[in-house]
Amino acid sequence: MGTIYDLAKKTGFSITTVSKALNNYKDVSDKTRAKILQAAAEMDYLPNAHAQSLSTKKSWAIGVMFSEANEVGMKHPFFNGIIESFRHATEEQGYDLIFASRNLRNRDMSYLEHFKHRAVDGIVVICSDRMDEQVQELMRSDIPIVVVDMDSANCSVVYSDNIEGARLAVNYLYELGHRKIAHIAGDETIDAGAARIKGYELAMQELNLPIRPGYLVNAGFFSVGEGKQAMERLLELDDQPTAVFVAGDQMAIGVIEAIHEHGLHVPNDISVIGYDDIEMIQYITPKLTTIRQDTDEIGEAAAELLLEQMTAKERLTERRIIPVRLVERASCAPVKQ
Amino acid sequence: MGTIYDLAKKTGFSITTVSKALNNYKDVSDKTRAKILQAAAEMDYLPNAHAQSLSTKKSWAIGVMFSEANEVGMKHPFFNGIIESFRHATEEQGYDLIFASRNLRNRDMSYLEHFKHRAVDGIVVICSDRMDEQVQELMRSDIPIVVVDMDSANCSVVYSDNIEGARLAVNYLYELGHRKIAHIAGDETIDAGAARIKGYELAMQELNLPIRPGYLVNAGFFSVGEGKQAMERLLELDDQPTAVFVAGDQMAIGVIEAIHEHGLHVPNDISVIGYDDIEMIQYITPKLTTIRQDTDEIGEAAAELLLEQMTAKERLTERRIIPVRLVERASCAPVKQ
DNA sequence: CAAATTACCGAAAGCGCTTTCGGGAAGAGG
DNA sequence: CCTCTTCCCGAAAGCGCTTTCGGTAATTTG
Repeated sequence: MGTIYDLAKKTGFSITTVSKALNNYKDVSDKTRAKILQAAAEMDYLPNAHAQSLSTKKSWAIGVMFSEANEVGMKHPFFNGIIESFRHATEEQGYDLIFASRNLRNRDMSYLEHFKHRAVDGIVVICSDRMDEQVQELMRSDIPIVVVDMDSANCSVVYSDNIEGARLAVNYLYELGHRKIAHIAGDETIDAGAARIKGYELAMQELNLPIRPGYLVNAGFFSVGEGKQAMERLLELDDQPTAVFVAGDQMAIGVIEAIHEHGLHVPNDISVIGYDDIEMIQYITPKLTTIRQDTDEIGEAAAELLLEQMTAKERLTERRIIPVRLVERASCAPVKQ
Repeated sequence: MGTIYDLAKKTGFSITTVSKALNNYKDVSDKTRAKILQAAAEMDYLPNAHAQSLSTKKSWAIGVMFSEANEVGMKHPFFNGIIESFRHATEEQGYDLIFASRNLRNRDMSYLEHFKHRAVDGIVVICSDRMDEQVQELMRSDIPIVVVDMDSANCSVVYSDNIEGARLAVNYLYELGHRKIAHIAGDETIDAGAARIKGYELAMQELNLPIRPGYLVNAGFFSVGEGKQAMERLLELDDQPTAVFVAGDQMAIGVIEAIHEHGLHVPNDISVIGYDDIEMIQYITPKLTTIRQDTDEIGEAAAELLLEQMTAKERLTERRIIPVRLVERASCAPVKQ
C-alpha cells in the first residue's frame, strides 16, 4: 500500500505536493498531478483514514445508537428499515456508520464517551425511550445529532405523524360503521405510544364517540405477547368493542391470536387495524390492515437533518414529521348489524 | 476534553508518563498514576482513537460487509440475527463495527480498499453469493476475515449444517408417511442452496425414494414470490407431491400462499417444511414447521473465529459447521391414505 | 561504604497526513 | 530591460498518541 512518503520518493516530489495533488489543490500543475496520480494507482496507494482524521478533525463516520430497551438491537423490524435507508443516504455522501460498543479495553464507557473517543462527525439515535439516560446525555452534548421516533426541543428529530395516523385509523373504522372502537396502546413513556393515544382520543372526540370504560388499554412495549394479553382484557369486557386500533403491528399479531383463540373471527366479529406496516403482516391471516410508516422516508429525512448539521458544523434543531397512510388489507370489515 | 498534553501540564509530568499511567505501564509509581488518573477524570479526558490507531496500528474496528445481492441489506431477517449476535460477542472484547460505504469523497472504491483505508482489524462478510467479486477480493486479501453462510478453503467460514438439515426435513416427512416429497430449492450458485439440494438428494437416496420428474425445482434467491411461483409449477404436475421441503422460510410463505390459492389445505393436502426459522413464521397460518438455524450460535462462532485471527495477527482457515434442528409446528401432517 | 540493582521518569522519534507560508521561476505589463 | 503577477512547489509545524532508550535517584547487596 505505502504512504505519501513512498509516493513522494517514487515521484521525486515532496510529500506536500503529493498530498496536494491527491486532494485536488489548484496550486499543482496538471502534469505533476498526473504523474502522482499515476504512481498512486500503480502502487495501490490508499490514504490512511486515521492519519487524515487526526489531521483534519473530520472522521467521515456517523455513530449509531440503537435503543436496547428490548434487547432486539438490529433485529427490530421497524428500526432496521430506517437504519438501512439512513445508511444508503449517508453512504452517498461518503460517510460510514459505526456501531459502537460500550466497552473500551474493558473499561465501561457511555455511548457519548465512546463517540467522542471515536471522534464521529455526527450521531443518529433510534430510540423510543425518552428516559434513557444514555440518550439524554447524547442530546445534551454538542455533537451534531438526529433522533428518530422521539420528540425533543433540543435537537433535530424525525418521526411519523402519529396523531394523524391514529386519526386515520379511527376514522376508517368509523366509516365501516364501527362505534365501539377500542385502543390497545403503547406505553405513555414512549412518544409514539403517547401520541397515538392522543390521536385516538382526539379522533373519538371529533366523532362524538365516548371512550367506554376499559377501552383504552396499555399494552406496554409493543411486543406480540403484550398485545395478546391486552386483547384478552378487552375480551373479558361485558361490552366488547367491535373494532380495535392497535398501536403496533407486532402487538396486532398477538391481538389477532387472542381473538382467534377466543373462537371469534377477524374481521367478521372484530376488526383490527395495526400500526407500522412491517413486512411480515402481509403474510399472516388475515392480512393486516395498518397505518404505514414510511421507513425509507424517515431514514432519508434523518440523514438529511444530520448531514445539514455536519456541514454547517453546528447543532440545529429541526423537527420533521413524516406523513403516514392507511394500507387497506383484510383485517377490517363493516360492523355487523 | 483535552489531550495528554493538557494532562501533562495539569499534573506536571511528561506526556510520556501520562501515557504510561493511562496504559498501565509498570514503570510509573502508584502515587503518580493515581494523580494522573484523578486529573484525567476531572477533565473528562478521553484518548483520541485516531491518534491511538495511527500510532499502534490497531483500530479496534471490524468491517462488516453485507451481501447486497437482493438489496435488503440489514433488513434481511436471517442475516441481521447473525450480525446482532456477532456484535454482542465482539463488543465484549471492545471492538466496534463499521459498515463501510463504497464511496470515498465521491470516488468509488471497493470494500477491500475501504477497509484498508479505515485500517480495520478484521472483516466479517455475510453473503451467500460466492461469485461476488467484492467478496472474492476480500478473501484474497491478507486481512483477518470470517465469512458466514458460504464455504471456502481460503478463509475461516461458518455456516449451518445444510446437508444434515435437509436430511432432517426429508426424514421427518418420510416418517409422516410421505413418499412423494418435492424440493423447492435455492439457486445452486448459492452454497446454502446447493448444499440443501445435495442433502435432499442424499436423503431421498438413503430412503430409496425416487426423485420424480419436476420434483426438484429451482426457486432462485429465497424470496416469497419465487417460492410461490415454484409451488405453482409443482401444482401443475399430474403427479403432485404430498409434501414439499422448501429451502427457505420466506419461500415457504409463498409456497403456502400458492397452495391455499389453489384451494388446497396445508397440511391436510400438502405438508410443507421450511428452513431458517425466522421469527415471522410463528405467526402465519399454519405455523411453519422448519429447520432452525441458530443465528446466535453462528454469530458467536464467527466472532470467535475472527477474534482468534486478530489476536494471532495472522490468517487462519477454520471451518465451523453449526448444527441445526427441526422445529415442529403445524405445517406438516401424516400423509392422507 | 562502594558497587550493583531497581524504580521511576522524560526526551525524542515516529505513526501518516494536512495546511500555512514563503520563495523561486516564469510570464505579463510598461 | 525592469517590475509586478501568477504559477508551482517544498519546509516545517502540527494533529494526539505510543514506545524505545537512556538517565537519575533510590535501594539493595556484599
